[in-house]
Amino acid sequence: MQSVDTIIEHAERHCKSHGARLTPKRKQVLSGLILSEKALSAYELIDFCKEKFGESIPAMSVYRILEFLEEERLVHKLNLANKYVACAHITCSHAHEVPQFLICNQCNKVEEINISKSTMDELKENIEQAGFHLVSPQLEMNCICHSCATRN
Amino acid sequence: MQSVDTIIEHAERHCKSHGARLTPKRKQVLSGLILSEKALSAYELIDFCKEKFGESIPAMSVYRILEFLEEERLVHKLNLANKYVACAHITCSHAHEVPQFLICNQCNKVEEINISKSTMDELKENIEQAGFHLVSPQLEMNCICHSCATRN
DNA sequence: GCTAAAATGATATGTTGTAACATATCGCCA
DNA sequence: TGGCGATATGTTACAACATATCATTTTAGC
Repeated sequence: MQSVDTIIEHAERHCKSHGARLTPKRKQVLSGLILSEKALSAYELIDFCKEKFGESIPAMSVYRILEFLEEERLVHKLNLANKYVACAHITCSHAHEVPQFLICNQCNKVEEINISKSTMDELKENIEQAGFHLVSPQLEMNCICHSCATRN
Repeated sequence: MQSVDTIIEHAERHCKSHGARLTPKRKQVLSGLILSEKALSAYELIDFCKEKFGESIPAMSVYRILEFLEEERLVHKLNLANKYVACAHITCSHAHEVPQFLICNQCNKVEEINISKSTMDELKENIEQAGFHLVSPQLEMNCICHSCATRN
């Protein structure tokens, strides 16, 4: 696990490279999400930041900041859970395949893995046959992680 | 497209076969969802039933009824959209594969198709390798349907 | 018909997210 | 360097989705 500072530094360089600004608030929100090491709802993230940094950010601001971070591909929104998670690949520079998110129902830990091209091609073929076209090529699956599964 | 009555009749037989009751309210909610031919939120379903049957069902009841219908596998909840849709296979009796839902972002039309076992096995293998275990083997994908795609 | 269980109703509230408008901050260039 | 437009953040109100809790009605079985 890399340090938060390293990740933030990468994120800042990434933003600067095309004229976007990773302001202090935005850094704080992103740091919170990285530190939490799991998926948080916007309101959980507010509480986490309040506790961790002692500063209360209004809900509206958090939503706006999350939107910015999503556009910068530093954060992903998990629509299944209505939660947000830091991108697992902020410090890599390579282009990514279709992301697949495994969300633990119990502890909200998230694993971000990649679907192989062949599997994705099969899915896409199914979809086109049904007369639909894929818009958001992101898969989210309800799972239980190993540690939660063995704990119970 | 089969008639609603036929589908409801199947649903009723299915419930009776193991002692569950498809009450008039439950029939009404299921009928509404079938008639609408698309995914509806609980509140949209309330409005639809009010308009179609002239009877207003409280939100709480609709949620309870939807929960019952889900347990009976007559209705699916689409977590991506926070909407509910009638199962496309109420009148078939065969066991079903993993359902895959294609949701049109624009008109909320839903196509329920099946993932082939081989594709699903590939996904499951990825998941187990990441130390997670699949809980809800249902895939939901954000799509756009053919008619919405050509309309614009 | 009586009773326990199941279903439904009513009310309040929790949770997620956005609209609309006000204020503050930043970056540029005259 | 100071003012102006653009960007970012704050504030308030509210919409949409969902559940908790307790009251009432309906049903099935004796």
